[in-house]
Amino acid sequence: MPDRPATLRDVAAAARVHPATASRALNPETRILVSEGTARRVTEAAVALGYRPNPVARSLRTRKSHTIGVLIPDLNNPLFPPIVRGLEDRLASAGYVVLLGNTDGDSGKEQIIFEQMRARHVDGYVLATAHESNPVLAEAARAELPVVLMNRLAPDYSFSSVSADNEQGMRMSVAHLAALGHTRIAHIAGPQQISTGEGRRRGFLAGMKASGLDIHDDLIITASGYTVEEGTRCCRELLESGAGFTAVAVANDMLAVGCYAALDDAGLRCPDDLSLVGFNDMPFIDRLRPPLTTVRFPHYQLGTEAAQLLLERVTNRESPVKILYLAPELIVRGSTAPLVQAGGKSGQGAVPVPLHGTRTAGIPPAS
Amino acid sequence: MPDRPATLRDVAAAARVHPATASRALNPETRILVSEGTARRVTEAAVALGYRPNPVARSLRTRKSHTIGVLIPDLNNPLFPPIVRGLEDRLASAGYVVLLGNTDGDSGKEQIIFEQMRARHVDGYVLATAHESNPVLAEAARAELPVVLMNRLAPDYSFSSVSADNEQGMRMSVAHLAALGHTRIAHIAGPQQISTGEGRRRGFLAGMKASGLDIHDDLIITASGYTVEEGTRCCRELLESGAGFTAVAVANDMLAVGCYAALDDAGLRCPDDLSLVGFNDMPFIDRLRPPLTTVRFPHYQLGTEAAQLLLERVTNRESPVKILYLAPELIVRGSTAPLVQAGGKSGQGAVPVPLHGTRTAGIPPAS
DNA sequence: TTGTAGGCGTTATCAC
DNA sequence: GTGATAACGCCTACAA
Repeated sequence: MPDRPATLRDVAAAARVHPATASRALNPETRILVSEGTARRVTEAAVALGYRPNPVARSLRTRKSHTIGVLIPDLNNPLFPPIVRGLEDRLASAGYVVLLGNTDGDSGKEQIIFEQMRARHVDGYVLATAHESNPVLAEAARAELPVVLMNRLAPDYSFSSVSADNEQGMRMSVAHLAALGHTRIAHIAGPQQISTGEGRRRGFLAGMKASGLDIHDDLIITASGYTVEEGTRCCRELLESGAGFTAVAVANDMLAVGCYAALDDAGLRCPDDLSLVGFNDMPFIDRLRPPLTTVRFPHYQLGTEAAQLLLERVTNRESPVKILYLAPELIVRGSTAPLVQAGGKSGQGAVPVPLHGTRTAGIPPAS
Repeated sequence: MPDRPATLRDVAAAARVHPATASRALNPETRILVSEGTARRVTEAAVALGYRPNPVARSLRTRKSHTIGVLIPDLNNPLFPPIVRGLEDRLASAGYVVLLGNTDGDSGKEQIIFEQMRARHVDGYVLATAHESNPVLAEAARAELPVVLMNRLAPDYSFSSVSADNEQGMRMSVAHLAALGHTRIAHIAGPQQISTGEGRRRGFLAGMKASGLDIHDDLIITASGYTVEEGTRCCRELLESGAGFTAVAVANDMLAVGCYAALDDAGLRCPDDLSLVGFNDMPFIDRLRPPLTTVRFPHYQLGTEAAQLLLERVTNRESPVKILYLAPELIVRGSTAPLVQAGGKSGQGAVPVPLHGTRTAGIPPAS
């Protein structure tokens, strides 16, 4: 066992063949070109020497790095770890490896990372960054790089993408609240420059219409980002506006967490005074009090599917562009309750005893 | 602008020098070898052509990939995202890139990933996997690969490592509870094969001794993993044992979350009936009711420091092995309260009004 | 079926 | 200071 790892030459020498023959014997694609006997001799020699092909040399030769660049805003956002794992698991099974880049929503940073990945010859990209009119997209399109978009569409280009069906998810959220008897339902919308925010808003409007409920513009408020703080602000403004409402369909779990804080401050209780539905079913959201009713978003699967789509494009440039939507699922927990005192069950088991069950949330303006 | 990215030859041709000279001019380390004038000509040509050195070719030649392998158990564990970001941020600033591998605590998987990274010629490893007597460590030591351990020590080998001071953190936890007047303090310990579990247990014992409190063996229970379920089980067993106690120093936030559930089931309230201190200060733990008092663990910094240590080893094989401990910090929130009704403040502001402030938790055995 | 030769893009080591 | 040459390890026309 030499210190230096065995190379193809070593294997060839051991098997008494030319390196080229050894190469063919070891490569599944070309093994048919070589005779049974030598193929076996080479394979055995390779095993004996503990031969590992050098991926760097191979990359240089084949111009493929077996590496995929993944751009996300921030790994600390709890939505992303499962997505990244999905990507890695699926890609690893195909011999690819992930290069992860956090853009922090900074498009300058995004471009730098993109270029660095490009310099490293990544074979394709998964883009989960949410900026519209992205120069990275333009460049990727120009250079015909394999790209899969996550959770966003880029109508101007022809990229494969995989998203959860945001619109449908929010319709489910509204339908659930309507079924509980709520009629005055508010919506805390996500940023409208982000496709998830926009889609969920559309879903809210569609859901209200489908349930035959009136849409009040003053019951829709838009957060500037998916943060706890924005959730608190929006919820507080909604409450202070004096517009009466008994439920809120929130565009995101983080925002919903912020709502909890605002309700605390206002001395209101969920779900007694106000029903709340989130979106994402992020980890530990079921550990809050009350556990949040929310729309589950299949994060891990989003990753595996994105990986699959990308692999298709990477291995065959001519494979068709696909737009994939994954269905969300409503998870009913303790943050939603029927509007009226009597009957009904919140998925939680025990029926909450409303303190002010019939009261409409919202502090009327002093008058 | 040709379709093919500019190569060093192109730059050399444009600058009318030999490729070797162009290489020297462009490499900061060797620029001094080349005359001022040509250096500038080459640089300008490089800029004009948009030249990007090909890292694959460079790797092949220099046998350095500027790539670091990072092995963690599971990215979904909320402790790891900030650590990984710390690693990536620091490494990126030095031109390195992270290859992430999730072992899921499976040492077979760990070894496979390790080998694959090795085949890709990573320049070093950050190992955050917690298995004792790890074959990967043995191999890394044998081959003298640069390695930094996170949150664990390997006494048998000479590796740099960075950890939070688990013992000190748990001493702080106990001291806090003792200061609140608690004397019968239980400990839910982490797995003792993992260095964090063991260190925190030692810290608990040391802390009790330092506060002059008696240690009761039946008030120490060991979880088989850092999971919510194990937390629930341990807490329940503690309660059912009938051993009286008024506070628990828990080895991990996940376990503490499980304790919340067990308390719910038993109809007990935190902190009124039982004070609880966690460990880690994981994201959103401050959003639980009550917000968890816990020992903060500087995750992000753990990542940056590990990266720093590794870079030192990678760039200079002779640099000394360092064992680094980062100090934890106690974050007082609402899950701890003074034992007696009167006075005292839980960092939360409002003094909780104990329902059964003096009652000792634990259901006495029917007798 | 196997061997030959050349090159992927870069840098280390010579010589000039 | 700069140029020439070779080599990192592998793959693939092409020739035999």
